[in-house]
Amino acid sequence: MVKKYDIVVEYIKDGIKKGSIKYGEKLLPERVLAEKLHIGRSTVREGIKVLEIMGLVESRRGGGNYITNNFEKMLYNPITLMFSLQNGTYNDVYELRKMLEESSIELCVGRITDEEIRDMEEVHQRLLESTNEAQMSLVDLEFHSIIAKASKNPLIISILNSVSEILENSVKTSRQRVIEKFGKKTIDQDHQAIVDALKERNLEKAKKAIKEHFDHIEKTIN
Amino acid sequence: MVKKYDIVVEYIKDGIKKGSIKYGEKLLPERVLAEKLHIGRSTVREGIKVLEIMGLVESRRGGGNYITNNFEKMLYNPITLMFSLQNGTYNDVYELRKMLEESSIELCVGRITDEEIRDMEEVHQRLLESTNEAQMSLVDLEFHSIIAKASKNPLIISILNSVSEILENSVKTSRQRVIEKFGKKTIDQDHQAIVDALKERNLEKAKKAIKEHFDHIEKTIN
DNA sequence: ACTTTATTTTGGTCAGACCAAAAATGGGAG
DNA sequence: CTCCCATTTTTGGTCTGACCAAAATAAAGT
Repeated sequence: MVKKYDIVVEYIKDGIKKGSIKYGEKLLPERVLAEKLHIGRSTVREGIKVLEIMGLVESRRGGGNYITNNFEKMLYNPITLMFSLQNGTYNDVYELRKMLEESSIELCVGRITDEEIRDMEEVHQRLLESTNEAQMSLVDLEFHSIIAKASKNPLIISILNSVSEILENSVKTSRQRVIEKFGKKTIDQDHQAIVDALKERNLEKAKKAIKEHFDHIEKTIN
Repeated sequence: MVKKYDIVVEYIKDGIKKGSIKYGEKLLPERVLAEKLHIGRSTVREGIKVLEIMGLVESRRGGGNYITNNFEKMLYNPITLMFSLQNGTYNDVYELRKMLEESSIELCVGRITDEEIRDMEEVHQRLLESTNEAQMSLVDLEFHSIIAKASKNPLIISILNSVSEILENSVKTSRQRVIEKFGKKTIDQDHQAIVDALKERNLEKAKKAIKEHFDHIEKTIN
């Protein structure tokens, strides 16, 4: 059955596609939109709700509805939901992250920019120098986030970011375990190897480096 | 800000987690739910809308709201939306599919059941014997869907299925191109190699087989 | 017992109202 | 004139009650 709120959804999606509605822009007020599209305000709200869930609209009470392109949220919510409903385990998420990261490193080698390499080095440096282990896991995540970004594939970036957020605590403890078992030096060396390989744009070296990194993580689990 | 419809969302999610609400079951009518949760019907509807978008609830006019676990839809919608808004290209989706499939074959080797191998052989046989090329691309998709399923990772299965659906037309034409350039025999041999490798549970062989399959596809693009 | 026809239930949509947060306005102090 | 604060207006959030249409259920007729 054709639902009436699709009028709103299509109206907005079309507007974005055609360029008449730009990201960050304020949408027409619900009451105005209702009149313009010849539908009730509640129907307009349903349509906007759909877009909000998808991460395409942000509602501010009293402030209006705004177009955003929150692609993170777009994938984060469903993945989290699947996870929270016990149909996925931490291991499932970890597997996905590992395979995406191991694969995306291949894309990175050919696509990473000099600036991104500088970013990686800067983050890496912070990891080397810091003593506050509590905050380091977040920086560690940042390191991996740059790898995702360097793949230049928006889908992969979004999925990896969502997955990382779910695994945030898990990453924290696994980093801790690697440090306990192998020492902080091991993680630092792993990261160094990844940076070096990407710097040289050396595919085989990069693949090997990231594989070893994951190996270290997994060895602490068994 | 805490939105009121979260009451409904949490109520349902909790019910599922605790087992008091089972998949396929009918939800309480909106009017009843409103009274029970001490909120207005419109708010109940907003909450149910959220769950519907996520693919957790299915509404039937006059029939009631039902709990489903449509995890496909859960990922398919956002991925499709990202794609349709031009922030993703076909190539992005293809890259994701390729890397997930190449990686998941590694999981398959250790997890595929004898029954799934039989399924693959059966589908493969259909591909061998058929002459109606028009329908073969669908069977081809089915072949790859079994690989995803055999990974036993629900996240990967969902993502791959969503991605396949988006690429459906693309798969059709790429299959056609491979046939034109290399002959149908090549595809059949590729599939045969994959089946054989999985049958032997031979990791290296399986990885090589799937890589070659993708190589053939990509060679028709250049 | 079965089919057909009313009746009831239930989601879909609309309209109007009120609340609360945010934004726009206006007026006064410096 | 500028800046700050109180006031008003705009705008999303929620509630209530109403009506429609599809589906499910009950009733009636054969």
